[in-house]
Amino acid sequence: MTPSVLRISKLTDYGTVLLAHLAASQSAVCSATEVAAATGIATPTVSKLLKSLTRSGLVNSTRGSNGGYQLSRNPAEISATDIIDALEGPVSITECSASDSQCEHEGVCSVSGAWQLVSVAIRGALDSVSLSDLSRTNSPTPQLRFAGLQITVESKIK
Amino acid sequence: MTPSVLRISKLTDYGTVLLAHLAASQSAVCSATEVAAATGIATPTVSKLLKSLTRSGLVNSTRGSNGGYQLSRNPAEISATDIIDALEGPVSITECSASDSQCEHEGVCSVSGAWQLVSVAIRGALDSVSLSDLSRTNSPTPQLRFAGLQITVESKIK
DNA sequence: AATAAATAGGACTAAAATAGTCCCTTATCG
DNA sequence: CGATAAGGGACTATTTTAGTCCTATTTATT
Repeated sequence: MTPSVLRISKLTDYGTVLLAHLAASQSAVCSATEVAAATGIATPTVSKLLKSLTRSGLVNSTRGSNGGYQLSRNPAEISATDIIDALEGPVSITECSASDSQCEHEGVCSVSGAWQLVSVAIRGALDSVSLSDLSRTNSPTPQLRFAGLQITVESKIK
Repeated sequence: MTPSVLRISKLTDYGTVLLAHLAASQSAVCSATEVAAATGIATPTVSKLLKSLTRSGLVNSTRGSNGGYQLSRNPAEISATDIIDALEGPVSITECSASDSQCEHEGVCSVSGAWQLVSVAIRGALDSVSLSDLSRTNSPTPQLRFAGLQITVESKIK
């Protein structure tokens, strides 16, 4: 009964929380320790994540005392895909569909194609959600949290 | 650079290959060893997977000699979601969004809502692909493999 | 009835991915 | 110069995943 398929790693989930915090702090510089305190995530972990978010360009850092982190662009311009790509590498659904992989069952496997198709669809869904959408949904009632949002998935298979 | 987010486990991927094989065998009964030989996946693994596919009702089994496995319904009526649910449990994107979980950061987390939203969108995409779609896409040219299929993901965020 | 061919169930091991911590270096402000 | 912060990476521990194997049960065939 663990979550599956669409599962993002815990770290990516944390990462999103961190980014949401940075988004909420407007463009103020936040140190790793501050973010850790605000989010309740352990400092070394926060530090690790912010470093890697910096490397992937979602966050800018300033070193030295009074240094810290800020978002590199507007929350509306950071998509879920950006975040996931930053923390987990490119989105795909099976080993086979990763560009460099060599599937042992190639001759036999009759399946990978449509997974990629699904992958494309999912990527579309992820592209359409931005960090500001992700942070905006913090309402007390979980079920109605998505009120302002509406996603239609329309699929036509000829 | 490992696949992410949408990643299904190797076993689920194998499972799909097995199901595709059963689909190709029409309604003939296939033994685990036969399926293993046909797909190139190790026999114990095939056996394990078919057992669990049986438990979840996607496959019917007959015991005793000349026994084996068959699909329980038409390939067109088995969706990607069915397969994933069967082999990995219910689809969701974060721990938080699993029904029974207790997120330690509940008070602080401002994020889980939209992940669930994405989750719904993805589930929609998965629902729209059937086992027959998954098996049909076995064409030699990877890029045009999806020719017969067209998925539109349409998302409107107000 | 005996035998052989299958699945059922589950215990167990091994390997790999993930999470998390820590240490040392570098930069910058006061 | 000292304090504060990020940068980089090594390292450990934990958890998940993959894979194997053993024993019991069921059924067809002779």
